[in-house]
Amino acid sequence: MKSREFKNAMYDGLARLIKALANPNRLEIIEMLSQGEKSVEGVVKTTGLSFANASQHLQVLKNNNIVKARKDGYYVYYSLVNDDFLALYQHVIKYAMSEIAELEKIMNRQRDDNKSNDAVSLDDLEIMVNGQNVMLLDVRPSSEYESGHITGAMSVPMGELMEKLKVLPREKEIVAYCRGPFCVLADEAVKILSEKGYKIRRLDEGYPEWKIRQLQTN
Amino acid sequence: MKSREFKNAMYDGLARLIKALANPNRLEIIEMLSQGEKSVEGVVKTTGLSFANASQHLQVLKNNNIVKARKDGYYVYYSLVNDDFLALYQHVIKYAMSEIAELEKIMNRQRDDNKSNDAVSLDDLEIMVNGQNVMLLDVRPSSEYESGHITGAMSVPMGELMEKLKVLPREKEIVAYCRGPFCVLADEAVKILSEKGYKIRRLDEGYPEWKIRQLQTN
DNA sequence: TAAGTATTCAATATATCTATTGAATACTTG
DNA sequence: CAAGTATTCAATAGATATATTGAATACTTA
Repeated sequence: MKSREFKNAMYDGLARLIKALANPNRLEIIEMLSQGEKSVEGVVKTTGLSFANASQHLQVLKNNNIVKARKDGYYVYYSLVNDDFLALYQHVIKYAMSEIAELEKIMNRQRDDNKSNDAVSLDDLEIMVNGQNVMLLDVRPSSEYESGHITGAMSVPMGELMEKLKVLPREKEIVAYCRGPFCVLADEAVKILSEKGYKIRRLDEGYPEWKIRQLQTN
Repeated sequence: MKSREFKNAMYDGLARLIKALANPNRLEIIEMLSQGEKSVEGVVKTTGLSFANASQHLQVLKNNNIVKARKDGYYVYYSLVNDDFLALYQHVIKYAMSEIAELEKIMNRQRDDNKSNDAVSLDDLEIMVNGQNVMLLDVRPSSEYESGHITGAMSVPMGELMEKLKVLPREKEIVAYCRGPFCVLADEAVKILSEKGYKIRRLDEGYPEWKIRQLQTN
């Protein structure tokens, strides 16, 4: 194989992988799947895509070894192929958030609107948990909590937040988290609870980031 | 801003960045620029693109904050915007090389052809250099050597390899390196020198990978 | 200031990507 | 085995990306 042929083959292959990521809907799907496996129906519900379209996007991700499929009963369950990919994805997000001014601006506006600007980092959280005086709130749907959550967190899906007010402590600091930096569930929880006088902040990132961090520190 | 609007804005912005990377020619340009700044003419020479096309691709990279431009005399010099991007790029390459079977296959074929399969990792290199019994050969063009090279390396651009045979030691192990895992200059050097009886292997990666490694360990 | 330089622009044809539509498929379950 | 299910397929129109062509631009230098 000539030098140019080799280079072309390598760059073409690499570009094909990156192209599979270069679409906003597929990025959202990846965020969904990083919470645990989901059926096509599950993806459709949270993204608002049509079934055919969601299926097509999942196909693209599967053909590029980013997700894998498993059939059980009526449903086909998709999940990320491994944690190395998740770590890569998070690296991309982190770079984008720190280097693209426009993204930072949009994010800040969102957090201002929800008074959730004073976010807790994963470093902060570790210190706070050691000091015991904190309650961790997982506000994702319970299925996502069940397929994995931050150690010690309590599951209070957004839909059940109002019913469970009594359980929440007024003296402790509460930290709410959800799917990641782009997930707004924690923002909404902060808005609601802080208006009711609770001491609450959101986690800057989400469960998948915590999970990768655990893997990398052990 | 509504939840869906916010998500769309974030994923659109993120996808725009990734799209800028999702093209084989732009990936090759990025590899070029990770050796140091280059004029458009420099990029054209090594990629074989037309001037207009190279300029367009550089424009895309510039508009997405991946490269920056500087004018000096007749020439416009482009370079990567910072080392964080380079680290990200290498993370992507590393993931692709380990997870995409097809890429691994093409790479192995290339290295088999050049008898350069027994490559030295950066870890290996560190150990070998400590033991002193190794000569490091930078086979990139001298301009790239001058804008940065691995500590202790000797510059022998491919074009000058035959003239400088006498300088190379026969008793020491020689390790040749170039631009990165996709660069074939080191493969060619290994082929030529090993046929002449030198003890030579290639570095698995290249100068940019060494550079990022230095930054991260200090 | 005029000639000469590297680079960029603008227009365009072709190729690729995307969402939509309306089936078709592969299962499961009774 | 038939009815019912989630998912996938195939075709298509519209949007976006790409390489090519032939200037135009912004400089430099003599």
